[in-house]
Amino acid sequence: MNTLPQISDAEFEVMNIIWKYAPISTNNIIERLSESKDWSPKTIQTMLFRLEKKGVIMHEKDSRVFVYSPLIQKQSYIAVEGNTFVNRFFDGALSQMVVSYLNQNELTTEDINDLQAILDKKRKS
Amino acid sequence: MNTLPQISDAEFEVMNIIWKYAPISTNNIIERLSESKDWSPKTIQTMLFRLEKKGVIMHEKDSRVFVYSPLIQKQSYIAVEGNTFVNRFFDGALSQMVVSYLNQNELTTEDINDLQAILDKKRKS
DNA sequence: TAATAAATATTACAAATGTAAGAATACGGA
DNA sequence: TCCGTATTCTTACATTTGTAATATTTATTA
Repeated sequence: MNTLPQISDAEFEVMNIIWKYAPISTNNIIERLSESKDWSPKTIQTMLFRLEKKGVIMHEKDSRVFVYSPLIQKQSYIAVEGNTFVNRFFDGALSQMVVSYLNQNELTTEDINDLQAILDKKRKS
Repeated sequence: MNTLPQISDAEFEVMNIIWKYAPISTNNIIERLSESKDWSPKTIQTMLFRLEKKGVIMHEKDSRVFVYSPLIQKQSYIAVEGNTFVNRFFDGALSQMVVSYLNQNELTTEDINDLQAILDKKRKS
């Protein structure tokens, strides 16, 4: 069962920053998001409040500034969400997903080696 | 660019049925969805209307019954959506996704062989 | 300590989504 | 042909999401 709260697309972008740089202040989040997104700081703050209300992040105060950290780890999230995604879109056909991904993306040598390692391991088990 | 219309989660479940069984009548869709979902027929009909309005499905009339077919193929959809998903959740780290998937799922021998074939091919290119 | 400026907290509102109910319509059988 | 019923069409409404603006609080500095 998926007991994780729902995180919307936009919220997820915020989560990605927090996962990557936590503990991180509001302003830092805004700064980093502004590199890729055209969101008003107010908008980003709204998402921070909502994420906290949903219980996926928390804040501490550093003088008057809020410093955020995740309460759920990205790994847990993708383990559940990624899995339901695969099932939803690909009926669990992993190779189909990988093929579709590869059609639009190049694999780095590192990717290839990682995948090979996984395969080798799976073959043995 | 992603020019595909937004399809919500619930709508997607309906699409999966249509992709799988098209051309398929309203009642058939309702019937098949009822196996897995606890949605009122009215709800399902609403989603059919919305999907048609979004231009992703169409219907023909078989006497008084509507028979639906997809206007976009699942492949096109997952090629784009799957890709944004991977980027969103995994920052493009394919192997991370695969690992996370494997942690919760078993690979069939066929999966393994398929993946190996993909890898071999990618290594050459 | 009082003003300023920077942060946070509250409020807003339209669009999309989930979830249908009720109204209208049109086949098919009597 | 007319009626009943199956089907479609219209309308509804609460919640979530995207996107902020405005109000309030609080730390700093003059």
